[in-house]
Amino acid sequence: MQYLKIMEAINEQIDAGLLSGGHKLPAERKLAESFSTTRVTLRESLALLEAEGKLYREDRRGWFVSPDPLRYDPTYTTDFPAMAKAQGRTPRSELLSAKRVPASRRAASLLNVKPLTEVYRIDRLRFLDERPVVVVTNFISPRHFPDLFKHNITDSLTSTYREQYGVIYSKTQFRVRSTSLMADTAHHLRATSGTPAMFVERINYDQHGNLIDCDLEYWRHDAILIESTATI
Amino acid sequence: MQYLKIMEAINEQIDAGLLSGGHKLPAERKLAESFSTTRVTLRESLALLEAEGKLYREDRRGWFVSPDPLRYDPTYTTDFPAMAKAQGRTPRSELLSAKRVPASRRAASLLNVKPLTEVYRIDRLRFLDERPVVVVTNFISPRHFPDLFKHNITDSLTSTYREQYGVIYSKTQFRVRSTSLMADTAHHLRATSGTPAMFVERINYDQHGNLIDCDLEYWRHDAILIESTATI
DNA sequence: TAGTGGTCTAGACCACTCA
DNA sequence: GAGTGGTCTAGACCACTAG
Repeated sequence: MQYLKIMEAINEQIDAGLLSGGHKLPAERKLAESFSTTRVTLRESLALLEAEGKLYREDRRGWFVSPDPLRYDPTYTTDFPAMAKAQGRTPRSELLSAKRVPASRRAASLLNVKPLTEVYRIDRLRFLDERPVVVVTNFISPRHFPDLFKHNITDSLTSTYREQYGVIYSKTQFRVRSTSLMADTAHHLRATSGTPAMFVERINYDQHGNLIDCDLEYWRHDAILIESTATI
Repeated sequence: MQYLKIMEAINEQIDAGLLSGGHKLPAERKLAESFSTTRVTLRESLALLEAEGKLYREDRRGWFVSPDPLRYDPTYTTDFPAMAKAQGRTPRSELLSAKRVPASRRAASLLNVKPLTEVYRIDRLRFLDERPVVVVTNFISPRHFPDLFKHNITDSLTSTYREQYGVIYSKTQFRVRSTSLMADTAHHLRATSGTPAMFVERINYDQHGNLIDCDLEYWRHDAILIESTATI
């Protein structure tokens, strides 16, 4: 189990702080040579460190040391930009697409509307310190938000809801599942298909108990730490 | 990207219900042959399905189709046996060890005591339908639970706390992180080092606000779906 | 354009599981 | 004891990134 030894060796260097967040590792062929092994075995070690959340990979760009994860409280509705800044990180968001679509089966079930009802669909890509970390899809009931696309929908829907429509989140249902990235989602995150991911699904209600919208979030799994407190 | 095609082919069979939870796949060499490829490539596909949570592996035993995950509400303090039964599953717990130990740095920090303070440490392995799914370590402040080991500490600490000591959970802090299994933990779960895992850490308080204990849980990542509702 | 990571081949040996 | 999965070797070609 040579790959475990290699893994430990790299791990030690990370823990010792010799390699810090965002640092790029040497080329695979060079690492393989310096550990006297083949690329296949070396990649096994790297994949393990990726699974553990110590390293991440950018497609065809190489291996990097993972920065500290963002602490994320799904019960708390601070928006992404605020949350990131509060933790000393630099957030950025890109709008991938915003359109009105007939609700897919999944979206209809989450929003509790009939399939094919027209809903807003917003896709965004969010960055932490210029690293893409999450792809977010929102399905939104248009009934509560006429002309939503006339406002800022890129940075924080939470803020737009509040400032433009007087709608405030008051209840949220969430699910968290471990999975992997595929196709487009992987590509936006500069990842290859199969990269480990955290999937977070939320359904949000306003102060009157109305179902407002839902999020489907695919996070690079090393970039997020779910953290919350519950009083029973 | 042959491995994606193989992945889809297997995926379809699972979704079509041809292969259901717990079903064992044919030998790797046979699968490789039937897809006209080598074991290395075939294993790449299987690993992807593992990352996605569709398949799991038991060390040297082969590949299996993942059963539905257990829905787990970290804010709700139903004990494991009750939660499993409520979802139509058969739970079982094994005591791996129970001892008094000087608190490790991590344990001391979680329990908010001085390092090396003596605490209880209980390690357990829990099964769903005879599949090992989670290794749980509890660190417990002995102050609140004299002679704890005289009672049932295998099945449900929650019940023992309540019935023997009148202690009821009233607040819980939790963290969820995606990681991988290593060494002993992997072995107990019949997994190899590096298998994807969900790590759940909880700190629990009683009805008077006293810090009671903490859990460190390593779940097979396909066996758990975190699910909760929060009112803000 | 040079070098990199992504993918794939065709083997091999070993320790272990299971019948 | 046969067959399995776990690990490893020593290559190869390609599409892409980075300079």
